Amino acid sequence: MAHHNATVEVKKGPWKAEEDQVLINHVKRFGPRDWSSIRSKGLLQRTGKSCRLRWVNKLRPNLKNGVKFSAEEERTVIELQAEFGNKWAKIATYLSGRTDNDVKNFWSSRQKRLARILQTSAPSSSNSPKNPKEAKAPAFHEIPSLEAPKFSSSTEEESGTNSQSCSSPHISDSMMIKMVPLSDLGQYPGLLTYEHSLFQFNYTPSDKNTFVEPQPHLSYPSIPQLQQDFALPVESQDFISRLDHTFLDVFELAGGSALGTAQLPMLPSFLGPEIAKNGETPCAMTTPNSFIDDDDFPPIDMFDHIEPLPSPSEWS
DNA sequence: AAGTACTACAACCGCGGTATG
DNA sequence: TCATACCGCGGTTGTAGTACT
Repeated sequence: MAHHNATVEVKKGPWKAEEDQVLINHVKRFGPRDWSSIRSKGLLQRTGKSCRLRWVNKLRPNLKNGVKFSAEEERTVIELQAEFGNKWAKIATYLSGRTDNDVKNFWSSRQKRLARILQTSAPSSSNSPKNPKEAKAPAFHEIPSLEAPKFSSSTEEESGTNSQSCSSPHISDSMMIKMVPLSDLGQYPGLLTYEHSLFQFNYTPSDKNTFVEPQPHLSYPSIPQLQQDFALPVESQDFISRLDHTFLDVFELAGGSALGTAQLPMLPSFLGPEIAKNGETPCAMTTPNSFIDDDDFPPIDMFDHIEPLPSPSEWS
């Protein structure tokens, strides 16, 4: 084992095109291995570690460099993160052209955005809004963890909070957030979308111990099915209303002052009343600008091939 | 137009696992 | 078997570009 180059200065920072070329040539000759030999041979002043990282994250063929995560990729990440936790390398194997760093950065950005939204939705004691729409009710005591629900263990997944037996006191006063496909919007009265990723908020007032029956949602043939539920406190109605304004810009608050006491008006206004009535899938829709700002967001039927999950009664 | 805030992403660091002498 | 080097992963940081005020 080597030995070496303690005296040779190690170069750090952004890579130059010449360095990239040296690295590419090395990989062409020897394959993506022996990273440390690049430095020991004096080809580059980079550590083997740095060389490997550069290759894996930027120089490797077929990378989707500069391409934003599609809605489908986003959903895949969300589901896999819920299953595997922060196993970015593992998650990346499900996404062609994406590296663990890509996935990690994407998730991190997403979490920060969520955190910001939740934070701004939390009431600040001093600056209470004049607008009744913003006048939130009860204190937002408990901002839900931005960590994905820890459903990584099957036992946990199968028990309690995640099943349709929603009698758990932990969540009985909460909203359930569930991923649903965009094309299923019309089937969900009281639906709140989170851009291309859709969360279904089933709000249950605290005087009830019943939950809105969970709706069927996504199925990934190659990915173990997951439930994306996590609990939000009832106080999160404010969060919802803020989400409405700051995040989606597409919902309207019905009833205005009812916030905090009554059912949340979560049906996106652009869906129109007919959809709420007959449950038709909307076929034309503006793209909310939040999570993914793609102008070329995939068509609305992009999820059509996805089979719905078994009905809640079939959940184990 | 300038300053500030935010976002995306490239790269580094530390740690644990593995390979090898 | 042990010590050391390497490799890969996840967490974190730095920064350039963009949006907002």
